[in-house]
Amino acid sequence: MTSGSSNDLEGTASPMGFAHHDHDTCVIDGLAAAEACCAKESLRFTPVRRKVLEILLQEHRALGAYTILDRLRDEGFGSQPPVAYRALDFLVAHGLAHKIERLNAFIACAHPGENHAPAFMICRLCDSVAEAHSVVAKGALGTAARAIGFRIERTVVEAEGVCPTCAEKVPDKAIGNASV
Amino acid sequence: MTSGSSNDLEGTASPMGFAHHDHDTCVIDGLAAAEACCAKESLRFTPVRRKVLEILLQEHRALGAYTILDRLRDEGFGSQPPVAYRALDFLVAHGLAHKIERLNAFIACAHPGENHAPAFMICRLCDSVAEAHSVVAKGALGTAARAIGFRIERTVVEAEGVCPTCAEKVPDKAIGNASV
DNA sequence: GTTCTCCATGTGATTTTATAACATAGCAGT
DNA sequence: ACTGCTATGTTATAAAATCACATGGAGAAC
Repeated sequence: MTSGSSNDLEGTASPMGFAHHDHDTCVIDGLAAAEACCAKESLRFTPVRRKVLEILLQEHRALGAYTILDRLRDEGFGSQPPVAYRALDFLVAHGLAHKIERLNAFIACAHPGENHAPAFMICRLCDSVAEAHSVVAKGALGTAARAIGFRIERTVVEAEGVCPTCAEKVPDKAIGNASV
Repeated sequence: MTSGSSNDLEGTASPMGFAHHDHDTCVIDGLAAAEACCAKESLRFTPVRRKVLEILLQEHRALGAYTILDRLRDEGFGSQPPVAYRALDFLVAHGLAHKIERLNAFIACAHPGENHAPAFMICRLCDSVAEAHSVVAKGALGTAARAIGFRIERTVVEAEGVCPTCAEKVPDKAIGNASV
């Protein structure tokens, strides 16, 4: 990810979370993609799972399992933690949603169906999250991993900071800076 | 995998966790570096903080806060969660330790004093963790972030997989593959 | 169509991880 | 010694995740 391949992200990674877009479309498309994906792999896209994905799609933010659980209860589904966790596990396992480890929270996948290693930008002020493709395996970490024979199976790549929208609203001082 | 059980892989410079090395030195050096670092910045490297760092240095694994807490109790320190969390917060804040978000656990920093954005390789079989430098901010994610005006303040980069030592012990089939 | 099996869901209880809130104690500067 | 700041100790509670077991529903086998 260092030098050479630096625009692997740019084309696809329209920063959904921070950009203006038609949100209804975004939910509908997401559900449709999930349905297609499940049909293709003979997975059961049940009501709870569908509802959880819908809840996630309604935001470009990560939601905690208990927030989701509250909304499930409002919709008449079971109200115990396993209900939410099981649906989330399913969605995550099949690439329809991702867990943001830094937040212990979940977000709908922005590129369902594509086999990808996601990377995220998390705004600490407004909590919005944008998904991009990561190419860690090709970057410095991948190089180090190959050099010593470590076999990478999954990656967690999360950048925390301030999104462009919030950066505008807040005096520079309040933002601090960090250039990692 | 406590102090003794490192593997005999050839050490490239960075991936400490999987490389063969003199472990005592590693603890002593770590504490010395921390001391130097705290002295330089006028920070108080108190007994609890020192002990927690020592506990972490004794392993190249991430330890949960409650595991650390148990050991603190054995050493006669306070035994309530805040005791461990406060020491850990201090160490993390000053770059002497890192939190592995994927595991909700903590590990001693392998490059204390250097201002760095750490990246980790986590073996899911033996739980050992190696630290490398990450350059996310300069890589593809950094490029994308700059392109849209997202200001990265902190990064989480964690690769989960199988370390070289475990890969040797386990039939390939059981390992699976992933090439992210 | 009935039965069987598998998987999904519902529910109660528990475990693990983390913080809030407040009291006590130690050091640093005056 | 007084004062202000930081660190520690302790009780209690919140937040996140899992366990264990009962119920139910869809599809395959008969």
